[in-house]
Amino acid sequence: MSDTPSNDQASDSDRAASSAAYSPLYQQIKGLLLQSLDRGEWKPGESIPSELELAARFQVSQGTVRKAIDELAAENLLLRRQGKGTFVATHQEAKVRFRFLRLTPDDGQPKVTGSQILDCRRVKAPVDIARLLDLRTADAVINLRRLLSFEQVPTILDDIWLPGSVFRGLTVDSVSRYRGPLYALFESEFGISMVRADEKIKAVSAGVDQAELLQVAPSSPLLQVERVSYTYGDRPVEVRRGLYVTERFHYRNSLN
Amino acid sequence: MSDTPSNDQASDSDRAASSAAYSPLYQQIKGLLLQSLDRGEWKPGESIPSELELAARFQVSQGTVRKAIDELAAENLLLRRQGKGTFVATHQEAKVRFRFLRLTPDDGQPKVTGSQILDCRRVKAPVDIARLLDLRTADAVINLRRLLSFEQVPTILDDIWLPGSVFRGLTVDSVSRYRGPLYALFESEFGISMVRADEKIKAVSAGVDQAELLQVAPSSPLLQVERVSYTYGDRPVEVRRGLYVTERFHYRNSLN
DNA sequence: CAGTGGTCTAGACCACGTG
DNA sequence: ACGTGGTCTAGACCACTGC
Repeated sequence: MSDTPSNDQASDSDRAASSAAYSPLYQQIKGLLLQSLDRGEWKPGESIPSELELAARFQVSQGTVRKAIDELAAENLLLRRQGKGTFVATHQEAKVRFRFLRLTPDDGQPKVTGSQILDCRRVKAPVDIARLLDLRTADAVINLRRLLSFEQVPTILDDIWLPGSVFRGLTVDSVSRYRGPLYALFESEFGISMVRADEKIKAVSAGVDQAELLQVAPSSPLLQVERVSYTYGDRPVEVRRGLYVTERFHYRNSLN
Repeated sequence: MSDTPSNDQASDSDRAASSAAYSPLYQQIKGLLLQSLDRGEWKPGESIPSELELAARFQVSQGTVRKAIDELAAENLLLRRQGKGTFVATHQEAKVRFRFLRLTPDDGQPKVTGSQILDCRRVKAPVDIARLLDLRTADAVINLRRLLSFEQVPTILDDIWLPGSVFRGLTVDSVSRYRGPLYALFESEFGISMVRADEKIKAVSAGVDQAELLQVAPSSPLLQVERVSYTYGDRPVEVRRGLYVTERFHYRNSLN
């Protein structure tokens, strides 16, 4: 166990290396916790050790561990529950799901969706996808296409690209059988936790094929959402291009 | 000065009122700070008293004040600067501006924009606007229409609604003369700080008038962004309907 | 150098959940 | 009754800024 951080801030003398790359203790602890999460020491949905246990393990005070956990909780990687413990975030929870699914009905609550897998094949990475996923063009990627419906109404057409090396064994069948959010499947089947995503949004006109699948008139205005999703070390692991029908739905966002 | 919070947690006996509406000390302090911000005791850009001063004023420890400020800083109402102090957030800063202006060029940095005021009139509030702004239909609102350009290219057509009672004296002239973000003007001229906003985004087709103003073909796909902005007490003070040309621009967003 | 926010600790007590 | 996270305090020291 190489767990003890290096600081010696308790000892009074020798405060030689004060400049250079100073990093507070709790940041180092945060880094160690992140490593544990990344390596799967604690799985999504499970609880991590108590603050006192971690403090003992890392040889720091409870307050320092607390501050490290505070930051991870603020980033939604961990979830604190008073009286119960601290838990690894999971896409099984509805809350998390709607952090990543921003399309909502103009009136009422988002209803459960039906998902139809259109296609799932293994191909050589196109240049743009390779660049976004930090791969070489020769590398294999999985291309998944699906149609999401809200109350039987086709609404989202997704074109999803995943690194082939990580998602080995993903097939039309395995995806089709799965009920629930894709990211929950990625978690349980491939050990990949989606933690953060960047989106770029445009308005575009529906092409004929797209219009047919989404059951709208050709050239209808659609929301085009290009997403790059990241897992623990800010490593990109998914590119997703979505077309949203926004006649009775909208993309919600909050500016803080 | 009615500043001292009510808790008595230091005293050992009488812990009678433990249930009901328990609120931690630092939350009460946060509330008091919010009141001071709202009433303009410290203006945008100014520094607030030091943590030790506030601790003395509120009769609590520095740590408790610190936690209250931490939350306000996390919500971007305050800005901490080590060695200098804690400052009230202001829309004068570029950072803040781009928190509220999410349209960016597909390549390169967002360039400074030119703003052309099309119209500014005082009218009775339409029902939908009145509802969103928490007004009665009889109340006066100011309707401001403007066209934003990026490097001479018209890109955003804004239709803005403001409560007339608050923005008394806003005219085409006063707005036209102003250089810089609208929200900075609201701050300095009307004492209104925009703190948070909710947006609903759709894809729509350009109408003929809109197409002409934005110099795109009629029926071109446009991003429609409806925003409700809030000031300190979560009080809505602006409704804004924007049409964005997204041929060479996109709306960026981060999911956490 | 003094003043500000930032880190770290240690200890007490509170609120919540479970047995 | 116990263990969890949550609050509050007091005090020491560090890093940054500006006079």
